[in-house]
Amino acid sequence: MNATRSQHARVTRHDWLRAARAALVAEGVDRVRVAVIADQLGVARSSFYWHYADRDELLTTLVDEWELTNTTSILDRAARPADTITGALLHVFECWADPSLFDVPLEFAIRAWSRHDPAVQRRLEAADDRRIAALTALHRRFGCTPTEALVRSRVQYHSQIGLYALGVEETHQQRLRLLPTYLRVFTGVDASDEELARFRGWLRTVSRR
Amino acid sequence: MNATRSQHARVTRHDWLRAARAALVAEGVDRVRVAVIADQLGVARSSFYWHYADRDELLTTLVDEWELTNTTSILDRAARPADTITGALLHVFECWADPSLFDVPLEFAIRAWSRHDPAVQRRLEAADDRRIAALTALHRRFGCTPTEALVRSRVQYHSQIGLYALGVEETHQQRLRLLPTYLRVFTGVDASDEELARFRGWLRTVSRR
DNA sequence: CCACTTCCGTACAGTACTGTACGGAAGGTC
DNA sequence: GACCTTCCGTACAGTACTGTACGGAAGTGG
Repeated sequence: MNATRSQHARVTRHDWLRAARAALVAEGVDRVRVAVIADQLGVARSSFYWHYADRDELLTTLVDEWELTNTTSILDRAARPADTITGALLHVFECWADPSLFDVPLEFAIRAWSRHDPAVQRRLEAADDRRIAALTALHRRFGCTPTEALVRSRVQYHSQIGLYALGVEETHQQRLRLLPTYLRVFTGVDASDEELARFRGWLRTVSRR
Repeated sequence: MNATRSQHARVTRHDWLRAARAALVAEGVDRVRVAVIADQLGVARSSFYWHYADRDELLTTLVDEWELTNTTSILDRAARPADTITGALLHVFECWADPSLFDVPLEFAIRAWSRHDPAVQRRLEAADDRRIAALTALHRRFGCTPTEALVRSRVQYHSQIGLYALGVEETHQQRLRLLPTYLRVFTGVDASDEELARFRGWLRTVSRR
């Protein structure tokens, strides 16, 4: 009857959340509507109000989910030990290359939402601050001055967010070609061939998944 | 009676557009509603349909307006002659410092909208391409290789868009402090004191407006 | 001052939602 | 197999819009 759930299973709280998340990503908060999702799930609207108090609780849960996933992987990768600044940055680059580490569509759905919702905005700002702080600490470990560490981590993070904001679509191939140049612009020094080779190797394991 | 128009003047097509623009920036496309704007303007909804065929025509006009303004100033500044790469970049920086050259809130309202509207998305992509191309040409004039020119102009443009996307709020004072570092990261070379002094002077004329 | 265009108000018809009340089915438990 | 919890359907009441029909007011030119 319906592709989004098995024939006889009833709809769970998580089913509603998943569908809401898809709607958020595809069409924005304003079009996350319980009436619409109910149709998609093939049940009556009223069933929703058994799982959630109201539409607001559903939306809050969506932000909770995002907060728990996207920021963690960046903080984790930024803290990993490395021999060189370029090697350290390549660890962080894993987030931008692996969708399972950083969910770009969700990130931007939340970001768009935050522009018109003060509560979401506060939570997003907190996440941005933590991410930038982690990157600044990374640069500091390799001897940058405080100012230079701040500017470099900002340029790196902002240009990544900007790249996504523009919705630039690139293959792994294209990215790899520009990677050494990006690293030089971001850090001021060249990455070693060995580091680049290691990253290319890791990237192949991602593509295969 | 109402703050948005004088006592006895009737509402013009442009009044509707201005109010719609304000709503777009403040709350997103989905909340640009003719019923709401009619209330704000203090007239009945039906008056709207004399000026515009329907809500869609209003929205299209909004994009037309944006397209005409924001991109032009970047192309103009990027094409200006300069003695050094840093000087050339400082010309472009005028756009980011002067709200009358580049309307950030409108830019991001359109950008958020484009995520769920293919027609808007196409027009936005075209604008991004023209802007990046102008910056790449700028770098090429100062002897960058094609790849390096592309990466540098991307990093610059994306990090600027990302900065706005994050909604970072800074005073001119703070920006000026970080400016030399930003220029070095973006170009790889240091700006001269004379160039920086000239930019600071220009910035003062903006603040005074 | 009268006709003519321009704009607005009232009223109607329709769509797309939210949240609540309540009865009842489906599935597990003893 | 009676019972109890969990989930769903139908029905109702209300809100917030869109677009249309049509009469009429308010400015405009002769």
